[in-house]
Amino acid sequence: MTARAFHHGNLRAVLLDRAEAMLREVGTDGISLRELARQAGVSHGAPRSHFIDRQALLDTLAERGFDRLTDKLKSSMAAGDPFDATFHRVAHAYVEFAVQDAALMELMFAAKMADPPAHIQNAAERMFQTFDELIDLGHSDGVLSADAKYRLKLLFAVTMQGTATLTAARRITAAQGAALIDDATALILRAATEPTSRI
Amino acid sequence: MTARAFHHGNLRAVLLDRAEAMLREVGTDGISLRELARQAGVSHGAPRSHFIDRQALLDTLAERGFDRLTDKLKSSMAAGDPFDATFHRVAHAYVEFAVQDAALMELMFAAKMADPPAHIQNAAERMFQTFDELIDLGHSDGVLSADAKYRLKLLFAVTMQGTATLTAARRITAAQGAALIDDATALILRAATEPTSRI
DNA sequence: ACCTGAACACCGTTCAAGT
DNA sequence: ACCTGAACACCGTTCAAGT
Repeated sequence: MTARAFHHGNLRAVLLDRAEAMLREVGTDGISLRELARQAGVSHGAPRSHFIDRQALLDTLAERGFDRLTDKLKSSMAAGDPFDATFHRVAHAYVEFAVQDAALMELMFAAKMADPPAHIQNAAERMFQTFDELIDLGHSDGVLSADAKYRLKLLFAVTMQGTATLTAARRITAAQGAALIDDATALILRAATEPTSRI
Repeated sequence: MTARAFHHGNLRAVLLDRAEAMLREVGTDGISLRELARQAGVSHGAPRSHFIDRQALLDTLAERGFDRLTDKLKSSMAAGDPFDATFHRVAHAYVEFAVQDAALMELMFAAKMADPPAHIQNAAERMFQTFDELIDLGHSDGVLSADAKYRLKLLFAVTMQGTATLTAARRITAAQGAALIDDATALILRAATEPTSRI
């Protein structure tokens, strides 16, 4: 199989894999379509056959990021541990992902000028649905209203997202972030499970 | 005063103001030194006299962002309202800033590859110190330990940061973000003020 | 001290042409 | 259907030269 044949039909996948690596190594600004083409051994115009422009490639990276995070969160929920243990583990998994792939996380939660493409929105939606599944693990008995579950989910989401951002921006260390997640999850769980729930 | 004389001595300020506007209009990627020079009526090499490179200008924008946010938060704390009202108001002010200047906020909390410059770190530190002042408004009587205050501050910080990110990324609406801030601040305040504090 | 303008290397994007 | 390669416009950065 020659190098030419290797890229017959899977250049798209090669470009995405190399782009993910490049994202980790030099950040979003360092991603160049021409450099990507060079590394894949094709001409600089070749990527155009798979991505209409640079932003389309970045959008696809974001979509894949959401899918990978979804998988990671679902794995963290698989075990049959007590609810609060699962709750903690999912939160730590989320922050771990966000810190390890900080540049990717920025793409996933970028404040775009225009509306985000539907395929990213859908991937993000699937990720957020894992939070619903998580909450149902501990509250599927009808104690919490749908509204309460939704608010609980948002509290959970913003805590992890904020911790991830402050850790990636080096405002706090990973250890402080982990301790913070423990504090926050304990607080949220207490609010959700105590007799006179305020949530 | 001719256009030539106008830029004598304040090109730096003009560039920064135009860059801030450009940031809001077209985002970070849309900021071009050459376009900035064009708008300021100087040659494309002129910005070099004030910013060593493009990143240095973006760093300065981030620093100014922290300073402006610090001012806004301090203004929100000025009034002599009950503590919980002040707490809420500061939180809403933070998220309001973050949503209005979402692109700037990304610059301020960017996950850089290298270590952030000291002048940004210092500006960020001053901003976070307003949280200490805020907490001392309600807990300067020695009830909370220094460690508890620190953890309270982090809980507060990540809640706002996460809400800001999810709102800017259009995962939730501004109204949902505001309701979320109310939920979270109530939860945090309760944890900080109840007799058997868990914080 | 600050600004000009040519020069250089590198981009993203387009598109007719090849296979 | 996918890739090539020339062409175009636009960058960031450098630097000798001006004032």
